[in-house]
Amino acid sequence: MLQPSSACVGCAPDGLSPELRQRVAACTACDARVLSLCRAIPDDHLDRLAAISVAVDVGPGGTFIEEGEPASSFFNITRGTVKLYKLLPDGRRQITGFLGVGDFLGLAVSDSYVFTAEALDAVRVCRFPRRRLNEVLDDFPALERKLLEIASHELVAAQEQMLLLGRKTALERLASFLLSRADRADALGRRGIPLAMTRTDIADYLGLTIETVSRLMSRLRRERVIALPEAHGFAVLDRPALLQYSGGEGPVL
Amino acid sequence: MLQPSSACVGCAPDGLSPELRQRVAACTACDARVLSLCRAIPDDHLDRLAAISVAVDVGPGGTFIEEGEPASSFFNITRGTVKLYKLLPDGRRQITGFLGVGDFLGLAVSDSYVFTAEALDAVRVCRFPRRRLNEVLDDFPALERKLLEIASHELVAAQEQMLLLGRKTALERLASFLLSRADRADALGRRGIPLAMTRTDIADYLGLTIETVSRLMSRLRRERVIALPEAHGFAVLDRPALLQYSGGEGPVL
DNA sequence: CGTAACGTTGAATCGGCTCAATAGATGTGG
DNA sequence: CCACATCTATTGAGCCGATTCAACGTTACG
Repeated sequence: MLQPSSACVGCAPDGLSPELRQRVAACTACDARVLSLCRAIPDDHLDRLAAISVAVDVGPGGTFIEEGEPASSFFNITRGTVKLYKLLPDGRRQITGFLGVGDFLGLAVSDSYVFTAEALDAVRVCRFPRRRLNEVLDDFPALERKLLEIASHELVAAQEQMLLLGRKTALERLASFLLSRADRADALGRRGIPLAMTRTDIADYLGLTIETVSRLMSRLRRERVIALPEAHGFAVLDRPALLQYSGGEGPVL
Repeated sequence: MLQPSSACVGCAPDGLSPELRQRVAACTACDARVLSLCRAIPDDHLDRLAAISVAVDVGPGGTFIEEGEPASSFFNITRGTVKLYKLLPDGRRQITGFLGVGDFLGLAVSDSYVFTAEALDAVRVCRFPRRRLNEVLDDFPALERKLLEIASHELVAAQEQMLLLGRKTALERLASFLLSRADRADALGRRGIPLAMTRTDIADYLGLTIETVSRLMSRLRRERVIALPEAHGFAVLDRPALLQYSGGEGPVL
């Protein structure tokens, strides 16, 4: 937790404190700016967000949201990768998503978080107090629309994942997962595709065991569909085959 | 499809056409009013919504949203029950949710729907053209906030369902499902709990086969955990047992 | 009624899991 | 730099929960 807020919140834009001025600069230069909800706020009002946000660093394995805890903050990821998961009392785990730079977290309805958020690697997040962000939302409807857009996107992804978990075979699940990671990496202009998560994480995301994931990875490598040059990462050798295995793009209409 | 819109959209509230006046009255009296997003709009501006909405009746088995079709409208359910599902090319189906009176549909990000919506029984929906509703949203931020709230709720439910589909056993899935239906019915003040959906629907919702659902229903009846007085419907005899079987309420914190 | 759709029950099969052993990767201190 | 411990990943053998296949009841409805 860095820099607990001590800025003059009610200040006019031209009367910014030095600290706040610095934070606005940080926001302006932020890697996640163009990707995330901050994009929805005009540059000259960025101080409103800067004034209520705090940058927080989280090390690998660190949790910054815990299921059941009071939901006091929203988060925006500006560095690293995060996994979200839910647990059953006996320890069974379901990872509901992996989030990266620009992604937003904390849209809980109740006053408690319904999932845990854990850093996969070195993560930095922007933390917004729930109440304060709501105030900003009142003044910038565009921000609210952006949030709605984000929530809708997540809903679509969640429905796709339900189809995967409920109806796809193990091979189809893994192929779908690898494809989605590959597409994501392509969008970022990569060739070799990094996997920040472990086999256990992949298994808990796909509703499988690590053994099954490992076996199928080996099978796809044996069949020259993918290559596994490094421990954490892969490359797609035969995209059509992967697409075939993935169970396709939904119904042909 | 009833009454294609021919109302004077720009009219002042006091200059309503007879037809629009009638629609506003229908909105005011609507069963879903208190439950749904319309609640977020003040009574004296209800004409804005009434002017752009059209009531549509859908018979059992009728689909009013189809996966892949252009997403031109939002819907609000005012009568009956609806199932949402996604299909794989070979016909495997995953039902992603059941919606009832007051529920809202059509929050698609892309310009195509990503699921199909089918009526389980006699359904009536309020249809809002996407573009027109967005205009109303601009004038009533409270509506937008309501939509965000709805989307957040659905996201929470989707995550819970991912845990169910990815990590729960067949018995746990069925018990969880029956409990959630029971809770929903209790909230509406019922004793015997109706199931508008068939065994096939339940199976496709829980990621199981109809045979497994049927066997487990029989087992729970044999164990006096539930009763099955009618074909479509059940009663909870031993709620603690059902809760036990359901895999519990998440981690004990 | 008759018939078609829905639901139940049984027997056999199989995909993915459990259990177990080994190999590789990563990190630490001598 | 190597020895060692630990964590992660791979591979095999056997098992089990849920599915598949099949037969039979039951319900809804023209």
